[in-house]
Amino acid sequence: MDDKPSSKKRILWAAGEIFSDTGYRQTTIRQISRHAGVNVASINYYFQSKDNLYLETLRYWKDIAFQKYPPEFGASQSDPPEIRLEGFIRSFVYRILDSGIESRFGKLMAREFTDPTGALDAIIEETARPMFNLITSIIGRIINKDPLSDSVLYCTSSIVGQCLYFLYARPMYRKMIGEQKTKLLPMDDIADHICRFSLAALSVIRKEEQGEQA
Amino acid sequence: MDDKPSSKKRILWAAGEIFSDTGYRQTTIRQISRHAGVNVASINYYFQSKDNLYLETLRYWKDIAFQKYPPEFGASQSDPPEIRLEGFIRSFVYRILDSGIESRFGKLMAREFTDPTGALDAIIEETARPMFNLITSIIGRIINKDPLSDSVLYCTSSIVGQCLYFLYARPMYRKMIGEQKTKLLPMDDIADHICRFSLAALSVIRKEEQGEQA
DNA sequence: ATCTATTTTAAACGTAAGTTTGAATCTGTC
DNA sequence: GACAGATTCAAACTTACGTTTAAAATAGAT
Repeated sequence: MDDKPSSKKRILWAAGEIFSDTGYRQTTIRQISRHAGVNVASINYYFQSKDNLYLETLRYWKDIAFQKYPPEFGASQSDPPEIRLEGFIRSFVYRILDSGIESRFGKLMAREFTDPTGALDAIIEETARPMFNLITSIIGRIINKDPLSDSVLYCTSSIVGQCLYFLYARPMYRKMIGEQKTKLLPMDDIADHICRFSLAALSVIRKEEQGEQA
Repeated sequence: MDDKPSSKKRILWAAGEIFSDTGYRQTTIRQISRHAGVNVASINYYFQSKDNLYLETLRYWKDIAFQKYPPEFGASQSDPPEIRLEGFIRSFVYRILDSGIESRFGKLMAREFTDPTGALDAIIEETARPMFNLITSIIGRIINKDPLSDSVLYCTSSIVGQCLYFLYARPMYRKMIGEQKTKLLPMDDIADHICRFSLAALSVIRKEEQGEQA
């Protein structure tokens, strides 16, 4: 009795996999329906439109991602900001690079970054805004500057940019390094590196900026 | 006598603008033909297919980009690696963020990164490979490691990731900061920041790794 | 068992895309 | 000025997509 999941759920799973692999525009609802083992019309029956299916898919997989990888990876407000930054980076990287289903939301959001669908300002706002506020406040603490200052803004971009890049670069990386090294960089090592690289930079910048102010 | 440029050239200009703005898949040849003031069929007449037009467009705009921004922004092999890295970063950033036509190739390549068309392994190879070899050799010098070592690879990703991100993040950035600050971050400041951030990190990493080896 | 509401299905619809066609127009040459 | 080749054009062709339709199948309740 392996109670097959409901059609609606099967669609959400197929959509999660295919949307996150190939992006909103390149996936067709026929692909999804085939993969889910349902009729094409079922998708419109349950989700009205492709747009709406995409939105519901994002909502569905967001919870799964954040359940496994909370915003600061276990750290909390009472920890020193360097530890919190490390938690942020680790969760962010894992949420994108995890080889399991937990990275589906991260991959969807990463695509939304470089190629926005626009159809879902709502969930972007719900998700990206709090992350942005969190990371700027942590970095503000570390370099001792206002979270909205340009310095903090630049450093935020440097750090988030690194995290996303390790996902974006994968196809190119495969081409550059060649097939012999088939194994991908392990995500723990990637997170370690980004933490090390960024904390080194931040500590130098903190000193420099304090020198300026004195 | 304002000698209107040839149809072929007008198509390449329209294609450069529209492809780099909206990407290969989202632009239609009807858009391009309208913008170039030629008939739709002309595009197939001169370029056989959309695929091929895209390829020719990349080739055409590549020269323009590299003419203005050479690989090391004026620096050369005889300069210290820190200066060369700064040159690399500056050219890379300007080639992507320039507000004029010189950024068209950079924008096309940036898209190719996150959403490869695959139709042009050739030009990727021609362009990305030499850049990759250049940047890894420079960073190898700076942290005193083999250009193919993991350490160098990680640092390369960190730096290239930062550069690309300032382009990718623009739509999101606009949403986060809001419309009031309509002015984009100036690309000189961005390049300055990435250099400072990265050189700070690299110098710390160099020390650490040398400590390990001792 | 029958009736009703829900779900599933095959087929068709409408639109937009890349491409092709074949005639019309333009350009240069003898 | 007539011819040949190159270029331009409106229109049609083909394919793929998201969506809709209306009938068939299923499930649940009385």
